[in-house]
Amino acid sequence: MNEKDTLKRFMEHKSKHGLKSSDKRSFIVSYFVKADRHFTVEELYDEIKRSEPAVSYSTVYRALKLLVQFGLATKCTFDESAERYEPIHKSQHHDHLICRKCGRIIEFENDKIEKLQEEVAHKYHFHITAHRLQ
Amino acid sequence: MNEKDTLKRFMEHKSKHGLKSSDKRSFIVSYFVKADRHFTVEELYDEIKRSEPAVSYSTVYRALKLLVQFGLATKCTFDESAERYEPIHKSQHHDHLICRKCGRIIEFENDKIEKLQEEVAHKYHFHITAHRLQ
DNA sequence: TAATATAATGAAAATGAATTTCAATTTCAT
DNA sequence: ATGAAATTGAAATTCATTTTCATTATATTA
Repeated sequence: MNEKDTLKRFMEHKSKHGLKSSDKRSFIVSYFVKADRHFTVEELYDEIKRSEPAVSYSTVYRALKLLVQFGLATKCTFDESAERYEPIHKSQHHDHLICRKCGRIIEFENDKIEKLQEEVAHKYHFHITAHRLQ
Repeated sequence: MNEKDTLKRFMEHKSKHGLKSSDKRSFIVSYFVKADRHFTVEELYDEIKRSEPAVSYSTVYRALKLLVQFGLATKCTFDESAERYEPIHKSQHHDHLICRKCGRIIEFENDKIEKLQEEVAHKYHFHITAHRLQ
């Protein structure tokens, strides 16, 4: 999984849902997908605005919402003050360390933890469809 | 840690902050702390309302906010649709399994996962002050 | 006990993020 | 080129949460 794949999958979903192309949306989506960051809507809007001034908040919201609907981005509630979004390319499973002082976000993967999670889920007859470890 | 301890700690924080007593707040706090559930504000309000009709939404909000401030309750974002609150008695550390179909919430503890979390944190020079595994 | 100060309360207003509306514009299959 | 349908921006709306403010309750002190 990489940026290209994610963009390709966006296009596929787009056609499947009968959506039309749009320069603004494309710009937003590719900017978001390419950036290696966890954006708030506002941050993304502000950055987009610099190179593509004629873009509205609504459109940024709509683009992010589509990405989430298509399973190409996830919404992360790191702290109650701000919802952030991250593209899902790179890896299917990763967890986050969030610094309370500076807000820095580290992504990590740990197979042992994953495995233990599965064991716990199995013990309670759950099937994991999504998880979050912060 | 049990309900009694949590209530006692609430009283301590109350005095420390120069707050006065209030029947309504006491009722809300003890109802919340005694119940073995993850409440939304609305659910808590509705239940309280049955036995204590002269209680307003604001007061329920304010009571929950104090509990969180005092470290006696935590806000859990299980799914984006509803914020839930849980009292922290019982155990310091526990994680959640949330059923996507029926909303049932299972609490579990797993020492091995805790330990692995610590190891990951240490590796990145983080000190864990709070964590969430869902 | 009365007076005083300050916290708690409820109802209504305010806030703020997210969503929706709607008229105008753009896309795209024909 | 035409027309149906999607996209857009700006403004309006929604909805949970917070704040305001006048009133009431609590607690300390005279």
